[in-house]
Amino acid sequence: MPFRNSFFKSAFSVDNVIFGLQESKLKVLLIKRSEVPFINEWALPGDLVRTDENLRDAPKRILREITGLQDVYLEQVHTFGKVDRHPLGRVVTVGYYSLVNIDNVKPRASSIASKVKWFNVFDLEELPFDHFEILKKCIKRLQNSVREMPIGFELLPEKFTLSDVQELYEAVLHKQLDKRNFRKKFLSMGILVDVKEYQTGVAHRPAKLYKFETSKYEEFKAKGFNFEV
Amino acid sequence: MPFRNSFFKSAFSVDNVIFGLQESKLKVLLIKRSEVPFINEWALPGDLVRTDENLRDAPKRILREITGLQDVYLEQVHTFGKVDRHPLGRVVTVGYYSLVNIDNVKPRASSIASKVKWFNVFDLEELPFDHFEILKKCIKRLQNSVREMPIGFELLPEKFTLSDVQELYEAVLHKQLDKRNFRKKFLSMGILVDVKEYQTGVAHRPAKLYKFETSKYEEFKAKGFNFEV
DNA sequence: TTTATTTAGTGTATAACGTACGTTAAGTCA
DNA sequence: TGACTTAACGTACGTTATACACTAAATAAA
Repeated sequence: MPFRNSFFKSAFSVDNVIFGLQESKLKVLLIKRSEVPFINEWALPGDLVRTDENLRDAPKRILREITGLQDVYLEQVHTFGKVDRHPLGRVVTVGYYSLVNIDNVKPRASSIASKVKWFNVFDLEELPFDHFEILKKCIKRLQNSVREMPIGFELLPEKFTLSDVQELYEAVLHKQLDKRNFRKKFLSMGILVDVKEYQTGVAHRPAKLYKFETSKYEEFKAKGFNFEV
Repeated sequence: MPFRNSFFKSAFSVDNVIFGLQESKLKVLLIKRSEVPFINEWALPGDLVRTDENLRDAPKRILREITGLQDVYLEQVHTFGKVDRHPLGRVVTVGYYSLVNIDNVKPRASSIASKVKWFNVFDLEELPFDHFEILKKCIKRLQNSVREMPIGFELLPEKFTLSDVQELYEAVLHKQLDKRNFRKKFLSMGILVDVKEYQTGVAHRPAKLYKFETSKYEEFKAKGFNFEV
């Protein structure tokens, strides 16, 4: 029962926007809250930061608890600190987003959530607390990030087609892209390696499979890039 | 005497990187600390957030206290929360930066600072706490921001020359820019108005003075832009 | 009054990049 | 074998980025 008033001299928490990709749609993992306030409502997974815990370790702990994953992409986005943002007292919260490969996630109940479930990001219209605002900031940040560096591959399987990458970008940016221009621009970065394999079992011409060339990828991450699409 | 241990169940603070422009150099306003720890050292101005104070109001309060300014450009950058970042206990701090016109600032002593002084941003090499890291993040954010939207004019007087703007960009980005290309690109945005006046009292051909067209400026701010220089 | 000094202000040619767009190839399924 | 589905590919055009050097207008000094 962490929501005693005594906690609220000046408590801080983290909230975690966990993005995934499924059926060419950008998804976010929400939890069904098992505590007041907003008990039984779908909300962002979050928790108070422990006094002996580095801030950045808090979202990692939450990720591990509800997805079983470690070492995923994690980025701090913004800190929300209106006096009245939490109905039970003063809680400043730090918003993070993560990118996970949805196939690796076995969503599971935990101390902070009775259920967890993937939702279409662009279908959501409201969330408890200021979680919708947090979500919007995280979407915007993710959209800016994919234009500036080759992140987002965390959302894909190890081997993927160029169409998978384009669908990823279309899902994140929430708009259609031109196929030839996308492929031209993306391949010219040189961060993909043709693994000389092809899709199987598809009812059409099979696509080439690619994987990342990690070294180039890190190089790009370090110096950034400009990928306007 | 705010640094009693009892504060450190989970205290949060803000630290403020206040940028200014002087003699074509990007400056940051530091305070001489009047309290332990690091008493008498130059550090970022910051303070604990009050329990009845919206997070964003804390850096505004600090700005007002040490510069007398209100309504200046203010942007949240990053939150720093390593367990051991503050030697006296657990303090999570939120880093903000502001842009101020240095001529309007009358730096003054206050409860949090015995002295305040402008320093060359790119000459600093270390600061107490993790303040140097906070400063670096704020510089990077400012540099990204001037490439994406026409901010930074807060650092200039009301009427200014195109060379002033270029010097501003050179100071922020810390590199030389091509004069003709800069002017061409900047003017083509259409956010400047020729006020039909000229510099006076300069020992060379006097430059045209400009001011901002606020409406266009807001339009750009809203939709963002791409100003690679 | 002339000359030196300083900064303002301007244009063009070339390369790089973004954009728009239609057809053939290689599989599966009925 | 014909219908269907998605993969793969190239070009012409317009826009933007880049590199670069001289004349103009003021003051200061001789």
